Amino acid sequence: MRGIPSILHLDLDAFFAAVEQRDKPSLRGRPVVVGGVGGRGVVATASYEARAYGARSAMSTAEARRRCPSGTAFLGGRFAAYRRTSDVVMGLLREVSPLVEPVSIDEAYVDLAAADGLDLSLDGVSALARDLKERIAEATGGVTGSVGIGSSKLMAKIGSDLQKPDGLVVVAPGRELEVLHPLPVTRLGGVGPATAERLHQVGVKTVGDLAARSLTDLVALVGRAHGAGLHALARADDDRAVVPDRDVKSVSHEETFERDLTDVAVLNREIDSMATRVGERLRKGAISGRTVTLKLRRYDFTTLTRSQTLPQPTDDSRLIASTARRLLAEAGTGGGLRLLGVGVSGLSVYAQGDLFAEGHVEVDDGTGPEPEPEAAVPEEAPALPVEKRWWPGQDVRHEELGPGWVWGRGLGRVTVRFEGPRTPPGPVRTLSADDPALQPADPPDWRPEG
DNA sequence: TCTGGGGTCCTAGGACCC
DNA sequence: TCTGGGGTCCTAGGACCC
Repeated sequence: MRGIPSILHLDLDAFFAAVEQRDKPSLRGRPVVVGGVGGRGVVATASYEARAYGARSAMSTAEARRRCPSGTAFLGGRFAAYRRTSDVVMGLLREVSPLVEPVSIDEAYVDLAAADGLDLSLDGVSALARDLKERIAEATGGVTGSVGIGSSKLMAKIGSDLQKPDGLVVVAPGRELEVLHPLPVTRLGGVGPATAERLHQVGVKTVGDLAARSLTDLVALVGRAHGAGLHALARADDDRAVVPDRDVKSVSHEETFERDLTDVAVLNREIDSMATRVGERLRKGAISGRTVTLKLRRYDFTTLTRSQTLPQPTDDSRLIASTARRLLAEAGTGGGLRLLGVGVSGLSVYAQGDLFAEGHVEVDDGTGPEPEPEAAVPEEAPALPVEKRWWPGQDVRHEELGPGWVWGRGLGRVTVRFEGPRTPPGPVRTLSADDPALQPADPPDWRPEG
């Protein structure tokens, strides 16, 4: 938690429906529901007009149809249009500060302290937010957003939620607990139905109730990490950084069928088409992964996953498909399947062939000159903790490593992102094993001694 | 014709290694 | 017939988020 209100959270209001209403004037002022329109579809976004009738995100579309009057528009969604509009908004946020973390297509955090020359007084950030909201509406043709500003991600997010839609709330530093404690615990990120039920059973209804519980109690109730997280959030103790460009951890595609499928030949064709899409996305992102996961949802909605880790990372659709087919054969299709999914995880930057790279590379914060390829290799690399060593296939950031020389070894190529904690994303350089910037080296064996 | 799709993080047990 | 203590990797499942 900072002493100044320097983190901003933006949440676009009923985003998909708002884009539809912008593009089709006949929909303005009318209930609009965007989501799956098939028999098994669910609502992604309901416009505020549709919410008045009880339509909600994640509700089955069939239920939303029951609740909403005739004249309600049920739309399948135009994701390219939403993406374009989102890009415009994210661009406006990056004009405010270089440090922007998109959370999803319609949500982002901005670290105002990373920008030069902003007035971070209460009045200053309020004016900044009003101006930002105006520019968003103007640039998007009328899409509105709710803004929260506070001393942490937690308070910014809470703030953006307080006055939806088209809201603006600045939580003054020092008044966090006044705002937080009366709220229901379910307003905290990480408190879903299961956690809420457990908390309610021990009499915890508000964030204030939560704050009265000991760390030991909470850990016993919901587990170590979750318990510690809730204990901190209830005290407005939140130091989470605004992180641009989070690395992708998995790529998957899944599909719910209009009718349950049992025919293995048909299911294998579905696997092939999903594996094709997953492979395409991996190759497009220049990444590959070692673990193939098949997800199945049976006729009775029981869901299970089966996975296999390959000896080498792959982005090959056929290998992904054949692995997933084998997992399906082992799991069986008894009773029929309503959903299949294919995913790849354990991702690394594109590993191609047997290229073997072992060496070290200089990492700087992107503010100085490009490193000299022929720069002399220091005799001794500074000792770094084991977990700070990188190897080809990892994304290396200055903020994770600190400046200086670091060791790496392994397969594939090395991506070095010249980026500092307080500097905008710098250029990304991908070094192959024979790049002069990557000198041969003899890293110490970091396997723990027995 | 209840219950999407794309993700993230955590937990827990067993295998395996030194 | 005593039998440790960490680590990491793999697999499976669950909770949660938008």
